Amino acid sequence: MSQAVKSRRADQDARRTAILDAAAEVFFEQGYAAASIDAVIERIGGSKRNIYSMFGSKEGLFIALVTENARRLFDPLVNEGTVHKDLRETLTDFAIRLLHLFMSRRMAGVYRVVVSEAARLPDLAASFYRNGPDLAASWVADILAQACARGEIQVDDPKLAAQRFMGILRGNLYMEIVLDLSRPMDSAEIDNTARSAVDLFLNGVKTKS
Amino acid sequence: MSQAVKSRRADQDARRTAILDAAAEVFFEQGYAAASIDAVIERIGGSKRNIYSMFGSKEGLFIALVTENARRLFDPLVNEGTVHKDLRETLTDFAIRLLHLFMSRRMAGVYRVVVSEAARLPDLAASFYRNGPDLAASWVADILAQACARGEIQVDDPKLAAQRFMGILRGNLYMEIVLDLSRPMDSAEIDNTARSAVDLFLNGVKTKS
DNA sequence: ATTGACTGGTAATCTGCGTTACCGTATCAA
DNA sequence: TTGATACGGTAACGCAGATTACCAGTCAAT
Repeated sequence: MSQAVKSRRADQDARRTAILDAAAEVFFEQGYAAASIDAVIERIGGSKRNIYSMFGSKEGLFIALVTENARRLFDPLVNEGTVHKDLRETLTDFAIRLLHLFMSRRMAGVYRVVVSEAARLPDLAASFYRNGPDLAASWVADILAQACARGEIQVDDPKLAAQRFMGILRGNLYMEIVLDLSRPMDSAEIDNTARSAVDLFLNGVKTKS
Repeated sequence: MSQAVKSRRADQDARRTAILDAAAEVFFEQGYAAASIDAVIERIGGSKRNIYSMFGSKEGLFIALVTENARRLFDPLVNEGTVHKDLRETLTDFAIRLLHLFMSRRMAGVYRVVVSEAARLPDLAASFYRNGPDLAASWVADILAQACARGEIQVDDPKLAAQRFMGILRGNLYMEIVLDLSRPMDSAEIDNTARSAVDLFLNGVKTKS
């Protein structure tokens, strides 16, 4: 019996992730309002009934979609952030991973829909920001505060400095990606960009000597 | 007769700007898809017929709306950019004006709808970017290239440096504004932010001495 | 003053889509 | 095996909103 129950639950989970995958394609491609439940169902077969019993409504599906994708995208960034002995190395490492994240199609998709629905779903926007970019900035701010305490750099406000570091990394390129005007960088370009961005930042905050 | 024609044209123009103003409220508030022509008309009275004869379609109205707003927003930024003798002063000046722009409700509104419709209207997204952020970056890049030629700073790629300068200015704050999570900065905060951002950037690119 | 063209308003049309009602079928306990 | 329960599918419902047809008032020129 537990066998049967288990396999049924497994089916449910598989179905759920299939729906979310299909929904990602549709919603991230076309935006919330233009996306239709029918379009989601077309990609995986089955019935709309299914979506409504699992997610309650179009909005419910959307919120689940954004929440899970945001978590999956940002979790590794912060949790797998390794702190090296050398500040430059730590920041470069982070920069590379942040740029990879920003260059991913999935990230651009999530960002686009969160932006466009922010007015209607403020809680979703807030949770995206706090569990994503803001969390990452806090992680960097910690690193910077420690380096500051060691006298390696001089920053008045570590959080602000961290946000500016992330700003250097994004530059205008992230806007180009979000607007779909530019091909994402490949790994080699990301490495170079990360390195020179860290150079600029560390020069900027270095203690005078 | 030319008198009469003129006043009729003036009426047309007044009507047109009234429509665009009302459309700005509706579209920037609710997004393209959720916005309705009816909602636009409700704010100024009159008839939908009006909008269709002037703009052809909902999409035509939207494109006119975005184009005109983008132009109005970015034109002063670049055209009134004054180049002082001192690089720091020039950049600080620019920074203050860019931050004021980014803090404006109107700018956030335009950016939100451009992002959310970028996939469906790629030309609109491209023209927004090229006549806006990219143009501004080019202006800064020029300034930087000149300073570099004078030996005041050391940058390999002035355009990239300019984009990074703009990135420092935005930090994460612009995302907070776009997601409606944060109150825009007031003038005093903008001044301070601009100054410390310019400090960071100029330290970062200063020629070693 | 009259005619003719045009601007603007009301109200219908038509489509697309979120949501739900209803029905067949498969699963599981007894 | 059988009855009950719940799941999935089909097809309809209802609504919202873009677009348009048609009508009335208005202004200019003769």
